[in-house]
Amino acid sequence: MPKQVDIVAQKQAIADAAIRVIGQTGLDATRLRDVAAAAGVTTGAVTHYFDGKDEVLIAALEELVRRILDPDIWRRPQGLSLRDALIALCGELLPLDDETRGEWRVWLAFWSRAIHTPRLAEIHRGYYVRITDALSETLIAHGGLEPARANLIADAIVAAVAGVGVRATVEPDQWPAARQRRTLAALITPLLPDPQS
Amino acid sequence: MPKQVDIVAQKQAIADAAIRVIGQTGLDATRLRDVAAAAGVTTGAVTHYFDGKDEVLIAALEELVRRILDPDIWRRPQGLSLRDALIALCGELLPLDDETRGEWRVWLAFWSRAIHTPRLAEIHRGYYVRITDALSETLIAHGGLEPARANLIADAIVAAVAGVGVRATVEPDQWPAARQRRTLAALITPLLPDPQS
Amino acid sequence: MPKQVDIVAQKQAIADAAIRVIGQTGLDATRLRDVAAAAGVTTGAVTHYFDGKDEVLIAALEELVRRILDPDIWRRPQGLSLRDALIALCGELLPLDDETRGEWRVWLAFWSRAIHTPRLAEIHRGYYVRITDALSETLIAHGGLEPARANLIADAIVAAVAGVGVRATVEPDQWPAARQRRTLAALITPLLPDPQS
Amino acid sequence: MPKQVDIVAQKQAIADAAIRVIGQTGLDATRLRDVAAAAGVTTGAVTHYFDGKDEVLIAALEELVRRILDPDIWRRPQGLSLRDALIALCGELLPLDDETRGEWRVWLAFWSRAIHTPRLAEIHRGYYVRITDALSETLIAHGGLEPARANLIADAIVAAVAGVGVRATVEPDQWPAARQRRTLAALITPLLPDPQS
DNA sequence: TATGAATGAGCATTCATTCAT
DNA sequence: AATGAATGAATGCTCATTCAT
Repeated sequence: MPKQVDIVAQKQAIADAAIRVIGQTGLDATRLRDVAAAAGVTTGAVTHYFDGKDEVLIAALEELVRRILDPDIWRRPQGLSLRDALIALCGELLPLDDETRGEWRVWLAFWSRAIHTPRLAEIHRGYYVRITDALSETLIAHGGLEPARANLIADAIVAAVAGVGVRATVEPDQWPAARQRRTLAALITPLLPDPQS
Repeated sequence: MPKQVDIVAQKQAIADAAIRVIGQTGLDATRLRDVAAAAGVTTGAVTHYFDGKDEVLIAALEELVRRILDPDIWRRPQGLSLRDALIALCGELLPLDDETRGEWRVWLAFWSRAIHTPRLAEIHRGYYVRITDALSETLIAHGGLEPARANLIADAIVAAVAGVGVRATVEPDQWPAARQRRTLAALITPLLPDPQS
Repeated sequence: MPKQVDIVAQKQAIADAAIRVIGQTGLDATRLRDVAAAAGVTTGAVTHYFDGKDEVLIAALEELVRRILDPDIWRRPQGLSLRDALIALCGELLPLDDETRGEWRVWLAFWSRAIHTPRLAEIHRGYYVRITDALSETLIAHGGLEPARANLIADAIVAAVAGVGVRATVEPDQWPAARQRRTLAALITPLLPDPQS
Repeated sequence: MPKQVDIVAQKQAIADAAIRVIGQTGLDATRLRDVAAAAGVTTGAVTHYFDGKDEVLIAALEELVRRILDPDIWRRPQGLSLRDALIALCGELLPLDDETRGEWRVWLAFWSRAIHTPRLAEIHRGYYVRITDALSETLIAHGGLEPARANLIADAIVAAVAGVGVRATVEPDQWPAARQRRTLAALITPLLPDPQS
């Protein structure tokens, strides 16, 4: 009887390892051999589960998206106004600690590759659609905005997070948590309905 | 006497070619021979002017920074309020046409590499310092803002441009010029002093 | 399970091939692909076992030393006086046939490289220390020489072998076996205790 | 009117530079560019005077031979016995100081290349013939040896110098002048007629 | 006569991929 | 299912050589 292996778990373990390695060494310096070592398996095992390097990278990106869309941080905390809830949510997304910084590094790495890799671009697009749609709906439902205005504000919020996140990722020394939060708040606050009124 | 060659011009020609190739194929898919071919020379000539591939990439990034800091677009157009002038300026920076889209692709490519390459990180940092400082000074001088507030607004403006630019670069089909301008304006307008007052 | 391979044997096979190629074409004309071809493998296999060309060359030199220090020729033949035994031993070391000539060619090739490569110099030094020590001990034990005198004679014997070997290697046509033996005997004989006494 | 240049002097200057560079960095690490720089000219000048790298190396070897055959050290000092005169002469040839050590390094470098380069082997051969012939004649004329015996002793002396020189060149730290002289004397003294008798 | 910019063939090296076990 | 030895194509880089000036 062959050894029973949880294929899904193995694939995810390799994807996790890939994210770790990419975050540490960069996407183009990532060797399949290192991913295998980080996952505690051999290169043969990696190519056994994935059809080549590209598939591994795609799996890593999908795993990353899964993490970011983790429902936990998307639940609106009780007792906060919409504006404060959104600022808190966006703050969760910023590269404030080592873990999120690592994920942002991976994210940046995939951006530049997605430009020339349709498959990656598609995953990106799907991710942003989900984010933006969720934001829009919230803004309509709880903020009372018109759909067109909500879409615009959603775009702006996503862009604000991306813009602050990029700078904090490329220059982590210059961008402590406070500066990130302050800058993000300056951008987002005026976009959202005043909770007082 | 040997053939007289303008060394600086040759180096810049190779850097230009490198930018072109990086924009087309991505940074990690860029081969030295392609850069050479794009510059109309051989690989030997490239390594004659630069000590290896890294130096070529550094030169490409520096050339890119030089272009973006080109003084023309930083001159405040006559007859515009500060707010409109800044919005116009930031609009110039966005990837609205093929040329700037190509430059943004290169820019993105360098972001992820700068994370793991100190020399590139240094160039990035220097670039952003100059941008932010110029914005701050303008906001203080023409907008009457206090220094602390000016710095915050400058950070926010730069982040807004980066955020919109990233999305438009990774998903150019989804982000025509109008959507970019609209999103950027939504983010920046509330940050700037009202020209009416 | 993967194919079971005797790693040590493979490394030695490659080192053997390297010695062969160096002897035929010279050290600086030795290309890794030729070594690989001589060993019946591909270049990838060579770099799989050795970290680059330098390591291959070091392994070749070590293998060469191992051969020369092969205990067989160091055993004193029965029934010979010390003087005759040493002359016979030194004769074994000279480039008298094609095989030893090939090894001397490799040995010469490494001399000049050892001058600028500390790792190789170290291997050389270790080899000569062992040779000279073995000779000294023999001269003390079986020849009744004082240690200081024994060391001097050992140095002289090694130098004599080296000197004759070099000429015979560089000008093989001028140095048939008889001339080598005759010259070596002329140098060594007066240094050794007279077996008659 | 074209600039008048002493072609012979220029060629010798380049050959001198080649000897210097080879002694410092080794033969196979010697680049024509470095030779040119050491001679204070450009690479173009080197290839102008010599038809390629091989010619430069040959010129360097010939220059080296010329130096060693420098008549000064071959003149027998007055008041010395033949034995003492030859020991003194051979001592002059050993790598006792930095200058001669550098020349020996070059000499060793050429040995291994001469094995595979007929043109160099020929030069070597010519050099040794001259040395050995000169020694033989001296031994016959001033030592009263028979021609056959004189040839043998000459071979032995040359081999002794080569053997000691090699070891002192490869392991300069282990072979100070005293050890070289002592070993050489041990080898040569018994070969020469006793001046007392 | 002399320059040095440019060439391009040749090298070691890297690494995703394959496959016998 | 998993191994890891072996492959070989592809890359950056070196450097002797060429040649327009």
